[in-house]
Amino acid sequence: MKNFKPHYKTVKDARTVRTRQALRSALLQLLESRPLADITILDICDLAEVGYTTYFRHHPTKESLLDDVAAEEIAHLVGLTLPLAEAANTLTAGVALFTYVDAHRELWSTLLTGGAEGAMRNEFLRISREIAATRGREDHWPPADLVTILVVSSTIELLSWWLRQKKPLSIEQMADIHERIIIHPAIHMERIPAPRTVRRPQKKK
Amino acid sequence: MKNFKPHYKTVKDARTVRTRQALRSALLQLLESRPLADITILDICDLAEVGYTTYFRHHPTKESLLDDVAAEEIAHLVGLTLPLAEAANTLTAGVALFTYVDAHRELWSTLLTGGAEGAMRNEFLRISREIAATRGREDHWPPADLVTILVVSSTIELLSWWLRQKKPLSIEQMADIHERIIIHPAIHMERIPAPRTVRRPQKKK
Amino acid sequence: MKNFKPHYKTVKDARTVRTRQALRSALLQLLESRPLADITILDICDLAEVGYTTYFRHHPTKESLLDDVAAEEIAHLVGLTLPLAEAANTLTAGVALFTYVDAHRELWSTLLTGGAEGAMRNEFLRISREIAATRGREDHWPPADLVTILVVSSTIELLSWWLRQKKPLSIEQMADIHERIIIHPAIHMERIPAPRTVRRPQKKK
Amino acid sequence: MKNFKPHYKTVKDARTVRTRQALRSALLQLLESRPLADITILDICDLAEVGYTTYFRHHPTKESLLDDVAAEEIAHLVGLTLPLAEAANTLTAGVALFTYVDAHRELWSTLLTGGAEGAMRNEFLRISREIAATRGREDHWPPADLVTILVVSSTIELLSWWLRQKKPLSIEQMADIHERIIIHPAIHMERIPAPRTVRRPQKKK
DNA sequence: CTCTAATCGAGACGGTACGTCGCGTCTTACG
DNA sequence: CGTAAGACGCGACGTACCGTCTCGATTAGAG
Repeated sequence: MKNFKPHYKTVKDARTVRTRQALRSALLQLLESRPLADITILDICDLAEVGYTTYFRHHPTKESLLDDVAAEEIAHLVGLTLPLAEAANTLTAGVALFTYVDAHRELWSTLLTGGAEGAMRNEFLRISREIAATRGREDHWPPADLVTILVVSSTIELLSWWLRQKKPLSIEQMADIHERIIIHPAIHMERIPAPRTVRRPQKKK
Repeated sequence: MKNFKPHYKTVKDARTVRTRQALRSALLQLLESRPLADITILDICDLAEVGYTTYFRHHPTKESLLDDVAAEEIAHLVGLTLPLAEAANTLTAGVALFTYVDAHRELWSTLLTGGAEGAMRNEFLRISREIAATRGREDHWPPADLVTILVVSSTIELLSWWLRQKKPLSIEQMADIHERIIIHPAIHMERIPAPRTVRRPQKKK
Repeated sequence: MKNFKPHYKTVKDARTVRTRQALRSALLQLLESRPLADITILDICDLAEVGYTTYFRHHPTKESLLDDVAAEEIAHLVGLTLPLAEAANTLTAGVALFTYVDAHRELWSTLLTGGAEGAMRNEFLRISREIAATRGREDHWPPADLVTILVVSSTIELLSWWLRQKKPLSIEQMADIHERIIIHPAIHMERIPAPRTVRRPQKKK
Repeated sequence: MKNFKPHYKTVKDARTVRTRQALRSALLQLLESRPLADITILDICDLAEVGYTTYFRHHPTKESLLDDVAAEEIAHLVGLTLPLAEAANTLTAGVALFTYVDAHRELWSTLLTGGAEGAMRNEFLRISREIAATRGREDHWPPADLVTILVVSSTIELLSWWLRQKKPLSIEQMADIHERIIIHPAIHMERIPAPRTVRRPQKKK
């Protein structure tokens, strides 16, 4: 697509709102049946009862719509779990996370195992970095952005695995694993002094 | 593609070998400039100086060739690092891993940050599971396959991050991080008793 | 377009008149730069500073506006030249015709060489037939409608050719050619008896 | 269409020949039922049993195919009538012309009244000019190219009219009209000295 | 060393999906 | 409370790439 214009001066036009919502719903519904790559823009339009041309008036690509969906769903999730994480107890936040995902198991199965993982991860990372950026900015070891990436990626993998299970573990079990294998090591690494050999710059290149 | 015949009676025919190698090299070279999605089968053929038709005599899809490449490179890597991991000292194995990747920084940058990560991760997981399956198969906590997934995914993310850095950390630093934040928690989780509330089956569904 | 309402109760509303005139002018101006097929209704509206929706309140299609323009211009031309033709001297009428077109060379170049020839010819023929229908209606040989078509078409071709020339002939030369090669043969044919073999009906079909 | 390549090194490939012929036939057949503007490239492909994409491997536009058809049919016609016109007797050539058209009445009705007149006229003019260019090149009066245009246009109009009639005149009648009203005046004009006022260059512009 | 079978190159083709353009309708925000 | 901006549906267009297919030309490797 060339010169895509974000479109629509007024995002308040009822028709615009309706169309965008219809597209999001349609994509989500289709993702339940097959991966993104096997979904046609036309499929989405047909299901959403939106004209094919109109699709492009809102999104330049298929991925763009997926990002839209991802952003919306992640915003919901973050809105619920972040306050708890801020509060104090990471374990409580973990429980909240798994509880929320469990309550929308269908949706998140779709999002994390339906070929949309990439978009979800990127959106998660984007938001996580935004949040992390507001925190204290001292020198971390290991580097803060690395820790963010590892925590987020691992958490997504963990969720993904959970949702794939036929007989999934309980929320408490998951929160426990999450805490022990992901959160705890990450947090404590930050307090452990770097090995003696560190900060020596990379030799080659 | 229907009825794809993997390829050729004799895999030893000199022409066959030459063609396959040319395709692999061409793909790798192209991956240095742009992601897989932006590479055409025709691009590969042109660069490899292989007929378009011939491509399909070797690979049913673009992904198939990528898997081929991935498998080959991963086999190299595993061949080098696995023996060490078997031996005893995980830290030594880690150093070997990062040393190897560092020695082929170009190649692995391409493979892990050039839009081919998905294929690489899948191939890594496939091989890891094969290896894990040969080990003792008692009841692990957390589940062994989950641990495998988390370790492999995190390691790939870690490598990925390392390769993206303009001023990368030293091999020792990376091996240290890898050991502390990925390997150690995973191994020790296996020895920590599950929380008291566990094994209560998931309520819904 | 369904149920197109020609336009507006009052054709006298000042706004209506202004809009229609603006559209005509805009189309004429655009025709100077490119053929009709390459002109968009939106182009016309933008130039005329008329709302896109409004266009359709006046004209159902692009051609409709062109017909409007054509009819208006042809009416001017016919109003000037017809009286002379009625009078007696066809040569005088011819001079009048070429004089008029020469005086509006820009306009008629646009109309006859700008991809609008079809519409112009049709409108010309329509009017010519109306006029011819008021004349005596004896049996002509060759058939009167055929003569009308040939005279009108040839005249338009002649004008078209004239307007395309970089160094056009003089008005008198054109009138002379017109008279000799188009008007005179047509008129005199009407008085020449049909060949002996005529009126034998067509064999096949 | 951008950078359209005339395609196909070898115009001898059996498939190429078959496809091109199928397209021509399909267009002709469709033109019998509706004007060119109402025919879709897809319509043509469906009827010709040719892939939509393949169409564009042969023709950049719908008009291109029409030109192809026109050129072929006109070549047939010219091949038959030209020798006679060369010989001597223009009337004989006229009879040949009308005889040929009458023998392929369906086809020529389609070509001349099916919205394809423009293309036919252009192709006719192109060929006529080529032929005229081989003739003696003295100064004609009126200009030779003008005479060519008028003769060709009028002839096409005459044919067009003939083909539209429910009870068409006989071939001899048509040849007679053609001779008297088109050919004879054109030929004799060429021998008549220009009016005294001529050759005075156009005043304005 | 030859002959025979397999591989290769060229490229026409059908097909699916993509984006784009322009038309004509219809809703709705805004004055 | 009407009207003009503009969102929309639609049909067609032209493109890109895929995967299939035929047809020769070439080349390897087995006898």
